[in-house]
Amino acid sequence: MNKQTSLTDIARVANVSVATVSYALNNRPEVSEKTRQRIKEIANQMNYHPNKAAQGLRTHQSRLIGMLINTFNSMFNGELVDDIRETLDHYGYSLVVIGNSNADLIDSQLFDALIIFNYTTTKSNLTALIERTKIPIVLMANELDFANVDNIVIDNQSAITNLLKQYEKSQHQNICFFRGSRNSYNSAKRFASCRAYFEKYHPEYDVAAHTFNGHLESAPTYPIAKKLLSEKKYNFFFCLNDMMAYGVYRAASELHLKVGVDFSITGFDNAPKSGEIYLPKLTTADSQLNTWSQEVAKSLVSRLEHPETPAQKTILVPTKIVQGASILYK
Amino acid sequence: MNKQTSLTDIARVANVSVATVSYALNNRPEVSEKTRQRIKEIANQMNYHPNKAAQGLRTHQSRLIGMLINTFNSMFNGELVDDIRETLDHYGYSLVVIGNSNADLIDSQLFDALIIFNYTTTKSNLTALIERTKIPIVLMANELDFANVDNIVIDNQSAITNLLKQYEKSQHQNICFFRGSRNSYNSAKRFASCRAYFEKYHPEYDVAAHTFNGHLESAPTYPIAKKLLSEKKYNFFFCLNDMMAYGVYRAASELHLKVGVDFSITGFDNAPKSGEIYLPKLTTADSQLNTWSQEVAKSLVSRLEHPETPAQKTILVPTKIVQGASILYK
DNA sequence: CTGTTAGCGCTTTCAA
DNA sequence: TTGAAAGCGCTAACAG
Repeated sequence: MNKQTSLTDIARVANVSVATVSYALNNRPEVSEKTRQRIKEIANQMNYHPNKAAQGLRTHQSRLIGMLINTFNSMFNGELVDDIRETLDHYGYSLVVIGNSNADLIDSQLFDALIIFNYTTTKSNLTALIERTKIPIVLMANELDFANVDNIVIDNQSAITNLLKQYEKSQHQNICFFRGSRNSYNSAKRFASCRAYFEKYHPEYDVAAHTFNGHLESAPTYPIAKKLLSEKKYNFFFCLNDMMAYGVYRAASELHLKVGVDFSITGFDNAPKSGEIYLPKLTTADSQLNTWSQEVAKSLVSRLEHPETPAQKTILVPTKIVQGASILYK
Repeated sequence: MNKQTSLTDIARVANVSVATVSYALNNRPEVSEKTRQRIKEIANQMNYHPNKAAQGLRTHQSRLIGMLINTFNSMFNGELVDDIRETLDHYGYSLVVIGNSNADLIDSQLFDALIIFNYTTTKSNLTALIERTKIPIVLMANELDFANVDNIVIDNQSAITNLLKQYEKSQHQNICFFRGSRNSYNSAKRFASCRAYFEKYHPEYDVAAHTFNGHLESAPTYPIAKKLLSEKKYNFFFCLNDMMAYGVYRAASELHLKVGVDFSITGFDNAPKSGEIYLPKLTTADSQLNTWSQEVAKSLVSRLEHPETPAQKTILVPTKIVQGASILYK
């Protein structure tokens, strides 16, 4: 491993001072155009690349944005991450993704800002992390009230309301709900919205009594759905995410029941490739990825460049109902 | 953003020199046990965390391992990444994942070693990157011959041979192949193995003439499969990955043809959750994730800790055939 | 327009 | 057992 070329090396070769080299390469006005060109040339030839550690140490900023995720398995939506990465890139920041268990990296002052993508975690875990971290943070699946935190989250409530409008329109009466763990922000929000809706419009219907925990996955949902479907107790399956809806689809297929004919079902998320997998197409709520990623990136960048701007607290990302053929309108 | 506590801060409070603090916190023998305890106590109270940039600048190592991936969408196998992360963690290294487009980070001497997970890229791109990087590198889906590079890849050839044994056993005759782009290392390797096999055992069968490009995805495979299935020209669909097999499943379902009854099909990868999605279960080749991640992590760590050890060049990760019910044995 | 120099936070040699 | 000091590569204030 022979050493990388440093500013000093270039200065020596170019017969100028390190300051001049630094000025030249950073496109600063202090240096003449001629010198700049000459130095850039030399730097290129010597295959120079600035040392990020040194830059960071000196300037107290790395232009690195850390994204924290639960597990790499949980990265259900790479497209969203790609979008954020691209936007940040455009503003001169690099996105690096790390697992929850490497959260100590955050304490080592490696990142200028943080995106927390975890959607399953306890509030106290998160709080502890945030309290000792002073850099700008965006939470994408949580709502916490700290001076340095923006919450940019799906507008679960309006989505649920719109989904439930479909339910009303379909004139079903026997609805059941599939939710996930209480530690999932989205699942909790969505469920709360369901309860609030029924509280208001159908107070006689005890939502909790007709709710099952599918753990946000298809596998645990499947056996429950199979039992419920064969009992014919419910004819509307309201799933708080698409994966659980898939578990119901599978149960139905094995029981030779037709989705959208023998019973109705909705999902949430509009999971990528769902169009290919759900037959017939699932009616679900799509979180507008583009809007979401833009908001996240812009929020971080603006707070990085204008530290005086206060955090905007909570921003709700709109959703759109994607009409499938999974509901039977009587 | 009030400043983080530094070694100097601690030294001042503890009334010792920075050197002593550094010794104490790094568990070095130069300092008395009593002082160490006292300093650790203080560091804790002051919520001290070492500055990685400074450490890196001084020691010329970051204990950061970079993983390069195409796009975050392409992260088909988070489990593998999680496994690698965990093993590296155990050895005191942190894994950080970055997108292809941020490859410049690599030049900034941020990482001690590199894992390149891209499975679709041109060789020249990769070569350029590797040639200017002197740190240890592991390629997980490519084979390149450089002093600092280990290739730790799926044993595609033996897997294909085993899969084709199933074909022989099934006594089918009309086989067609679905492959991906030539830029995909795995697809290319697998296809070459198919050709070599037929060259040897069925030289009369023109593999190339019965091969279709499904781009490794189900969507583009689906219409081709639908056409082929309705023409009834082939009764064995040999897919070079599971996603394409899914496209065939879907086409079959729409044509009311039964997988494993009306025709046979195999995949490759044993994609996670495939058990839930493929009905009936797909016969496919499983790359042993555990072995793979262990090999990757260990290779890097050993070369990091014992730089004199030469790279092992190519290591083939064994696969195992997973028997589904997607083949009709006549 | 260019150079000198201090210093970011840390590790490590050398001296005490 | 502890401290003083140099220096990693870079930026930026200041002097010329």
